[in-house]
Amino acid sequence: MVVFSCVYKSTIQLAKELLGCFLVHETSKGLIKGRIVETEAYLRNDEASHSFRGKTERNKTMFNGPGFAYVYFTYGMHNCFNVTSKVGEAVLIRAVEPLEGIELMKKNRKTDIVRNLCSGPAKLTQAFGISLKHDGVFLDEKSKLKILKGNKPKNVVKTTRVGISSAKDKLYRFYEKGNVYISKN
DNA sequence: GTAGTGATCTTCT
DNA sequence: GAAGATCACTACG
Repeated sequence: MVVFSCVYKSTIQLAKELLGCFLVHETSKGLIKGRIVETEAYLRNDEASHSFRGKTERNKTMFNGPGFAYVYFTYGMHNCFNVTSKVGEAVLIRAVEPLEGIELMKKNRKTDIVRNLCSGPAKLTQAFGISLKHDGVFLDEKSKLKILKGNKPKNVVKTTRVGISSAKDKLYRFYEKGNVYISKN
C-alpha cells in the first residue's frame, strides 16, 4: 500500500498526503474510482474524535494502527469512511471527485447530478457502496477496497472541521482549493 | 440564493 | 435519555 509505506510524521500530514490519492472499490457490478479532494484529521487527544474517551466496540478499528478502513454509522442512517493512522487516530474522507464507475454511483445515490455523487462523507460511502462490512478492512493492493498514490493538488486549503460541537478551533480540515466536488466552501 | 427542520437509530452517558 | 464527524427537502426572499 503505497501511501502507508511512505513515512509520515503525523495524522495531520497523512490527511494532506491523502489529498489527490485515488479511492478504488472493486464491486461485483464494476469498478468505482475517485480522487480524494477533502479530508479531516481526528487525533487522540482531540475532543471531537471518537477515540477521545478511549476504546469502545464502535471505534476499536481506530486503534488498529495505520492503513485500515474505519467505517462508522451515525445519525441513524449514514456511514462515514475513515483511514486509520497511528493508534487512536484517523482521517475522515469527506469528499471525492468521481472518475470511474459514474453510472454505478448514480444508481447507488439515486441522482444524476455528478456534483452530488461524492461531495460529502455519507454521500461517498453510498456512491462507493461502502458499508459497515468494510470496517476493519486493511487497505492494501489485494483488497477490493484500497487507496492508490495519486498526484498532489497544487493548492491545499486548511480550515476548521465540519459538523462537530467541540474543538471547533482546530484547523484539521484540508481540501483542494477551487475543486467543485468538495462538500462545502 | 439562504435558513430551518425532519428523518432515523446506534452509541454512549 | 440525549446526541450525533449528515443529507435532503421545504419555505421563503
